[in-house]
Amino acid sequence: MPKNSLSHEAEEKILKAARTVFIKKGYKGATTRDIAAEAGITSPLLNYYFRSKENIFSIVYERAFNSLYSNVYHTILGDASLFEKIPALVDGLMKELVENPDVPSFIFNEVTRSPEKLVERFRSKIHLLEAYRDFSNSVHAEVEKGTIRPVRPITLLINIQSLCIYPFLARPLICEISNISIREYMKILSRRRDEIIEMIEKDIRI
Amino acid sequence: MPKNSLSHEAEEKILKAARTVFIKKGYKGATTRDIAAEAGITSPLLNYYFRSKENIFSIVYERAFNSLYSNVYHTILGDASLFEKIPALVDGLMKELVENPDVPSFIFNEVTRSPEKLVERFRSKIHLLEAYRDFSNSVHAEVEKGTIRPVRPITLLINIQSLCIYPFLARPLICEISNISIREYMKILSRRRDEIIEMIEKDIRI
DNA sequence: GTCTATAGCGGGATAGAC
DNA sequence: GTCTATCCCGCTATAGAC
Repeated sequence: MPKNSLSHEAEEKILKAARTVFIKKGYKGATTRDIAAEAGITSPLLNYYFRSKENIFSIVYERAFNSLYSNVYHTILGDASLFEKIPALVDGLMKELVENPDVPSFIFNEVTRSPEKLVERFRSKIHLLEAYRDFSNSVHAEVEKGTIRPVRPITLLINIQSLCIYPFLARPLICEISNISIREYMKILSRRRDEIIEMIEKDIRI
Repeated sequence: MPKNSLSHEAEEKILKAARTVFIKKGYKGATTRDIAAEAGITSPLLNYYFRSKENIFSIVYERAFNSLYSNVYHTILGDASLFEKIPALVDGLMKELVENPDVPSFIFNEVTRSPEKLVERFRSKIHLLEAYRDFSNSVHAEVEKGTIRPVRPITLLINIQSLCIYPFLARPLICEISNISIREYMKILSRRRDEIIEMIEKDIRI
């Protein structure tokens, strides 16, 4: 892979096109010809820069994954109070999701198709485990103080993620079922941040 | 497509195998050879019975969709009280999901890949719109009675679905991040029914 | 009905000219 | 670096024997 800055530009152009196509069609559904066309080049250039479709995919996937997880979950690292961490997490997630509404669907798809790959990827992402541990500690601290009812940290985390991420995963389905335009739907979602925080806190506060 | 009962058995054997393979690999990832092998036959037989891969997929998809939607959403049809409909809906969803944990991922994937097909499918599924309308009415009734705060029915429905369905979509990811075994994770999920109902009601009750 | 053999096409990757 | 031409494999679907 060439390293000077002009090559770098070309690589990024390809990666951007690849991202678009992979997100729309998935790994199997996307062809190298699709990607080349989207980037305005011919397909041998893809191999010149990245050697294989799989290599391009790995980079695109890794970046998408980091945007949704690594860049968001650092908000629950450290020993801040649970009632600071919850709004920070919801905020980070919702901002990311409104900007990239199709990323979760992409990530979840590919994880389901080949979970093995995910396992490898996590070997180098230990800080997600740390984030989970720190979050657990913040939960236990509040339970001991008696400010919240006893609750499994994992359950709380699942609830937050559910309320934030699911509406983006289900967007095509929900819009169709309830006859809501995508525009109107996104408006509902952008108002969701505060509703989710309230709902979560109402659920756990004593 | 032959219609006598022996043929019917053969067709069902193929459809069952196809379901397994399509759910695991998706439409593009699954090959007709995979399906044939899973069914213990050779691939020309698939074409003999169903003429094409696409036809087999349509049937499998339609059934999966109905199991998760049509068979569940009838619980919110009619003019029962909202406080009967919520537990009925959560119950129906969770039972279906525990039995078929991989179905939502399959459905959402394929909807994302080709939303056009969904639109056609819905033309014949008007009762989902009726279900939504009846659910809305039950919500408005409680708001007028003053038993719940004003809430958009669609938001309420999204929250319920989020809390029920997301954990199944995210299972591979969550298990990895939090170092929980699949076994233990499913145990947490099976206890979720009551937690979800409580959380939803706490959120809306005045 | 069920098989073997194969047609026919589409996609990833490479050769080699420029 | 970027292209055209092409190799070659794997997939869906069909032909045709049994």
